[in-house]
Formats: sequence, structure tokens, C-alpha cells
Amino acid sequence: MSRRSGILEFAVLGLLRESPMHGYELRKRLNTSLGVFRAFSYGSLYPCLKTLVANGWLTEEPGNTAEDALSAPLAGRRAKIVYRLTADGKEHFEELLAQTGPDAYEDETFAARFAFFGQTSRDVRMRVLEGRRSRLEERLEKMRASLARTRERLDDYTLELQRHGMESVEREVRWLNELIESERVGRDQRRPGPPAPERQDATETSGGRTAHRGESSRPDPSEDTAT
Amino acid sequence: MSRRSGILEFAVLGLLRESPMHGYELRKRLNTSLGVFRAFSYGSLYPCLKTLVANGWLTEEPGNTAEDALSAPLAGRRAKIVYRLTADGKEHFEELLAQTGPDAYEDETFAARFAFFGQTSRDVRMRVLEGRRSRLEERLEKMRASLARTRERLDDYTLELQRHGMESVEREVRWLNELIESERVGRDQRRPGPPAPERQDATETSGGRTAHRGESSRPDPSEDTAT
DNA sequence: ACACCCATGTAAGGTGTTACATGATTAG
DNA sequence: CTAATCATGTAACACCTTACATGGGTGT
Repeated sequence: MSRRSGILEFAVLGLLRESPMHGYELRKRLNTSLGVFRAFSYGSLYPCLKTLVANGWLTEEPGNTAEDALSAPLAGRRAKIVYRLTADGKEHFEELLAQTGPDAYEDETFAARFAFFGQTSRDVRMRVLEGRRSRLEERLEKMRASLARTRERLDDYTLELQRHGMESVEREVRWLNELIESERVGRDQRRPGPPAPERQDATETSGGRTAHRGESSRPDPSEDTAT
Repeated sequence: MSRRSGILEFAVLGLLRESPMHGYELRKRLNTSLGVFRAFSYGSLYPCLKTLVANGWLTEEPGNTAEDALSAPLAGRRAKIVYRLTADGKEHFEELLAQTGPDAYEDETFAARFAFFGQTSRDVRMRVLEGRRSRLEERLEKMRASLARTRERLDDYTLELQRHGMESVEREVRWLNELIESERVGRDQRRPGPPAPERQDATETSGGRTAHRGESSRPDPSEDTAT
């Protein structure tokens, strides 16, 4: 009820796919790896985790994360919760990644999906990149039309803002073209290894390792209380 | 209370400064002139107008807009409301435009202010442009630092996303540099204006927020029921 | 002793959207 | 006369943030 998210839910599933984590750690990763385009607070994260559990996509186990697991016997310890992706959750995540549909190519939705490209097949990647591109081209056309209609009524600054906006979009289109070309040519995105033979798992093409994701970005990626 | 906005309130005041309008027309202007970076629905606009009136920044008068004012004597006509900026509203708007302070240089806040640059002094424009630039430079430094910390743990796609994000920011910084230079040189923005240093050639500066973040974002800035 | 990161949560509120409800005016 | 566009609003709900409340662990 009520507290589903879109992007947050998706990102949580994606991060947990790599390894189980505490909410706390999840939030840090969200605001670093993915923080290029978005930041989240506990006030949205914890409630979101609850509903993901309720949906059967995650399990919550008391305890510590692998590293310090063997130490103290968590007897009277404070409630620490490790979230882990279930098989259903995995499946759900993959569906989300592969989703087509109009909302799938908006700015943030696209960026979120792109960040997890390492976990899909080339087919899906191509589809998403092309979907994003045509979304942007639509946008450009509308901007051009509207600019043509109203150019003379606008002052120089408004005009400059629109020009700049359009150039930004055009630039992203060029970026997408490059990425699409790379995919077509077959540049293997997947780090060091050989082509990564498909796993036994049915829908799963991603294979092995996606390493860890990193950090970067937002106003203050280092910690929350800031800027 | 409750229904104040930030950016919406600001944009409404700015548009009404030019001329009185109906809510309906306001919304259209919001989604075209300013639509480059943001779109709004009636569900937020009308409530916002109410509170602006309550604050004494607008007046509402029944009737039509100047053009068709002289026709029908609005006898049993439907409630049509013309909103007009008061002196207080004007003052308030100018304060908002000139505001310094940490929130003043975020993506959307800045874009909104920029769109109304034609209504301020060069001093304010310079201050805002420089504020935005240092905001972005902060951001870049953090992104670089965090990237340096974690580069090896990232997969190619996440890395590419971050690289592209940083380039977008760098591009906006270059754009700001040009604008600041233009202001310094004294290119007069207001109205017909002389040259405004050509830029469409080679270097192709510009660019900015793009990719992630809002820009135009909304499916259909031209009209509502669409896409 | 104190500070500071770890860690989990909730309540209230801000800021918006969608879908609905209503009706006038204009153009084909 | 019918469709589109003009025009105003409300109710429900989505999604997030801030500020609060609570407490454990580690380093100086």
C-alpha cells in the first residue's frame, strides 16, 4: 500500500542483486554509485524495503554482513537487518530492466536502467538505448516546433535557455549513437573476461560478475547531512 | 497553508509580471516558455494561485483578458479569473530573483531564475551566474574525488554513466563562462541586442544538465493530453 | 568522556500528478 | 451538432524529505 517507488525500488533490487546488504549500506551505495542522478534518504529507503519484503522480492534476516559475521554471536545485539534478493525479486528486477513502454525512457528511469546494464543481455541494452533515443528525438521535434512558433515573443535569455536545453538533448543523442554503435560492433562491456558464456539460468544472460559499483556525484556524496 | 511551491510560485510571479493572465494561459506559458526544464499541471497551478492571492502577491479579478475585454458584458458568464501581480508581489519576485543562499543554485532553481534574467540588473545576473558556476565546480570536485576512490570497482556502464554525467557538468561550466564573459563585456541582453558573440561555430559549447535531471522531461510540453 | 560513524525506524509535511467534475465558446 | 479548445477547480494518492527518536560500536 502506497509506498512503492519506481526508481528507488528498482535501484534497491539492482544493488541487492550483487550482494546482500544492510539498509544503511544500501543507502550509501544509492547515493554514490547511482548518485550521479539521484539521492535518497532513509525516510524513503526503509519504508521501501518493507514493501519489497512484503512483496516477496526480498528477505530480511537479522545479523551482520558477511565480513563481520563470524564475530560476536549477535545475542543481545541491536536489530541489524540484512536484506537479500529472492528468486522472485531477481525475476522481477529483470522484467523491470527489460520493460518497454512509454515511461521506460524518461530521464531518470533511463539513467537508472543504464546503471544496471551490466546485468542484462545485449538485446535488452539495444532496445533500451534505441527507445531512449527516439524519446529524445520526439522531444527535440517538439522543442523545435514550439521554438519556431514563439521565437519572436521571447527575450534573449529565454531563447538562450532553450537553445542550451536543445543542445544538451542533441548531445545526449550523439552519446546514445555512440553507445548503440559500440553495442552493434560488439565491444564487450563486461570487464576483463571472455564473452561470458551464457549461464544455465533461463532468462539470465548476465553471467558472472558485475563487480561493485562505485561512487560519485550529488551535492554531497560523502555523507548525508550536508551542503 | 501547505500549498506553496518554490519554483512554480516563482515562475508564476515572473510570468504575471509581464502581463495579467488567466490560469489557463499561465499554464500554457509555463509549459512552453519555461517548459524546457519543467512542466506543471492544473492540480498544482490553481492551488498555488490561491495561496499567492492569499499572500497578497496577486489579485484575482473576474473577467477576460485585455484582448477580448470589450466584447460581451460578462453577465451570466462562467467564472473566468484574471490574475494580476500586485506591488508586493513584484517586490517579492525581485527578492526571489536576487536571492543568494545555498538552494539558489540548484539545477531547477537556477534554470528558473535564468529564464527571468531579462527582469533584473546585470549585478544580479553576474552574481547568479557565478554562484551557479561555483556550485557546479563543487559538484565536479566531489565527483572526481569519488571516482578516483572507486574506479576499479565499477563496471564499464556505471563508469560510462559517470563520465557522461561529469562531461555534462563541465559543459555547463563552459556555457556559464561564456555568459559571464558576455555580461562583463556588456552585451545588452535586453531586447534587440547587438551581436551576442556568435557561438554556433566550432567549439560548440553549452550543454549542461542533460541526461539525468529534468531538462524538458515531461512527455508533452505543448499540450497536456498527449503522447 | 565525548564524538562520530554505524544502524533502524516513524510522523509530518512538501510538492507534485492523475483522474474526475463542470461548464462556455468557437470552428467545421 | 459535434468536436476541440478554453476555463476552473477538487480529491486522492505518489513519492519524496526533514526532523525526530533510539541505540550500538570504536577511537582518542
